Amino acid sequence: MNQKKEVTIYDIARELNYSPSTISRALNDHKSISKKTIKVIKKAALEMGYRPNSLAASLRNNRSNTIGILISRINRPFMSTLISGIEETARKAGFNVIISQSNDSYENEVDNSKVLYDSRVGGLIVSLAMETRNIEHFQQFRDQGIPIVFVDRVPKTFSSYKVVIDNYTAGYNATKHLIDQGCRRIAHFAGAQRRNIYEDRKKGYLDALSEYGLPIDKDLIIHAKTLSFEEGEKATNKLLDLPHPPDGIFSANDTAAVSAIICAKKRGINIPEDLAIIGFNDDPIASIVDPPLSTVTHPAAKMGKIAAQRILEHDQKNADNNLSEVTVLSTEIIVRASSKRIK
Amino acid sequence: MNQKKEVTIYDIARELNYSPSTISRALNDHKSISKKTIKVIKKAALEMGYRPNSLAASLRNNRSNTIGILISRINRPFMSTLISGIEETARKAGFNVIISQSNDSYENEVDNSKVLYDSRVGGLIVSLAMETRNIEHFQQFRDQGIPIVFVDRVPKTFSSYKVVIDNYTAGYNATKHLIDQGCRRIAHFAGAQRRNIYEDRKKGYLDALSEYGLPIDKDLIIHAKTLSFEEGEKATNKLLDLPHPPDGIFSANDTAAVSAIICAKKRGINIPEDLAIIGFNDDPIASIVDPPLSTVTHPAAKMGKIAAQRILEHDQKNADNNLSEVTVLSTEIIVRASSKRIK
DNA sequence: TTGTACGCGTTATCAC
DNA sequence: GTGATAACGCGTACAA
Repeated sequence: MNQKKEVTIYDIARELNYSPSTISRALNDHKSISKKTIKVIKKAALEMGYRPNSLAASLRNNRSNTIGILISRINRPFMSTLISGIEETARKAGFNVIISQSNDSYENEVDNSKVLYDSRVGGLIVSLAMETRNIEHFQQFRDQGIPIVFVDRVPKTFSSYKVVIDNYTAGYNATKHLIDQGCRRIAHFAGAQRRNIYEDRKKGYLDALSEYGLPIDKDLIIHAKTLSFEEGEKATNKLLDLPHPPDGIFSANDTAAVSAIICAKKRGINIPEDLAIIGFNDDPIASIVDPPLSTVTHPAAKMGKIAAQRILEHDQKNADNNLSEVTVLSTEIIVRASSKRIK
Repeated sequence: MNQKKEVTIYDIARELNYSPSTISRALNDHKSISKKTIKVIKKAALEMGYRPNSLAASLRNNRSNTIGILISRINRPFMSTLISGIEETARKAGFNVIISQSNDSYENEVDNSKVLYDSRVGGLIVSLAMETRNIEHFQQFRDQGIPIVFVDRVPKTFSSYKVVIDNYTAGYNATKHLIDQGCRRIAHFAGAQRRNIYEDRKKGYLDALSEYGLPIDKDLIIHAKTLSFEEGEKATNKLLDLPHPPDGIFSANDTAAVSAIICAKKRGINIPEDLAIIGFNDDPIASIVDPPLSTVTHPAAKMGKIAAQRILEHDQKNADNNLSEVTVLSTEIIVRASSKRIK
């Protein structure tokens, strides 16, 4: 435990016969310090092995160069890519990124938001837990002028920054694509309707059917809790056991869509001839499964980048914290063999 | 910008006619404060909307409840699961987790290590960048008694905590498995030999061949930089173009192994009859590809949990920071259809 | 251009 | 069981 004593600006001040404030200013490139002095001081700092203490600076400034992330789970392709985008953008600006996962539990989300607040994060990026209804726990950040960016799974009522995709249009287009391929009985794997993303995708699906004069059959709409592989398998079996099974499936995520492909294949169903399938997210598994899965892009890295930028900009704009600024990104359908009937 | 004033222990002290020290002690359940006083103070703190400032506490204590993570990339199945394991364990103990990715660049790794140091992390968890040779940038942490845990991609010489799998045995067993299936010309997709994990896997491969009296053919060993999908494809084509193509491939990761399956299938090769394939990591794509890929487990979540525990324990043990403590986890072969020749 | 002095919010030490 | 005081390292208003 023989820790070397840390070098502070006081040590440099003593060494160079300057005052600590001059050192502080020089290290921060303050305009009132001469270029020459700055050079001398920075050189000495380097030689003496000085390392700034961000903790002290943050305390003093009452804001830290840290972005807190509050998401459901890290180890999902969309989420880890989102985080990656946030981290890259934040780091370039000298910001740290603290992550926390709620595992889709409301309680965890509240607890984690407290810890992040206590760490005095300079901004917060959130994708809501499946369970979350009440969003009062974010008020504390707003009270302190700490910017919040909701990404993907956003609340309907809380005014703040939001970065989303156009889930309605995506759902509409995915369904329309299946219709274009000749599907007439299209099923939908829907996610928890509490979250906007799944609700909007379903709306798009319903409207596309209506628009093309196709009946809406409740038996063909399966609500899944998490759209897991197992749920997808179960749903597929249920659909295929129907007297009139569907000839197309639009799944609100790729995991369930892939399980549908595998499950249907096992039962001897030809894809896409008997059953065309399209997913959502463009996860890596989508292009690996056989036949490759058609899907809808979900620009995770871009969303992460924008979310981080919102927070970085917020300082400069010294913006009003009560306005809602929503960024809507567009998505694209990727047509692969799982739905390509017409060559 | 009308930020509410934050409530501090001074405010509570004034309100209750106690001294700030008593408030501080009460909030930390100090033994010398009566149960009753603690209760009163905590109640008041809650009512007044007090939130502790971890920044101030960390500054004062000269150590923060934060674990820094330094890895190559977040959005890989192994890495995101590793982080998830770290985060869960850390959070239970009240620790935050800061992430930073090097993108396998040495320069980024050095820069990030500095930023994490400046943030006065209480511990560091590292998986080395591909490029990294020199590891001097970790010395600063050791000098300050800050524990470092290297995970998976570890340095050979730096003494500290390490959490790894037995890559040699895994490589040996994977190769032996192919031999058991009747393979006699087994190729190997090897990763960058600078990193222990790939070096050891290759050694296991070589020793298994030798042990079973199989010749080592340099044409069958392909060194890839990143073992990407594209590299795997290229390598597979190269192998299949040989006068005597291999009848088995042991790939040091799943990505390249999956690309081998897809590429070989395209060329009309039967898997596993003509070509048996085994990968490494048990990524989600491994069970999705057709035929499903045999592979070697990589206990990411467990490794993350152990790594975090090492750091959490370190405080209590107030251990010497110069000893090396290596945890080696075992792995298992998962046999799937891509290599199962013998029923 | 540089120095002085104070405070950010907390906790540890010492005293009572 | 509780209070007074200093200190963690830094940044800035004010003074020079």
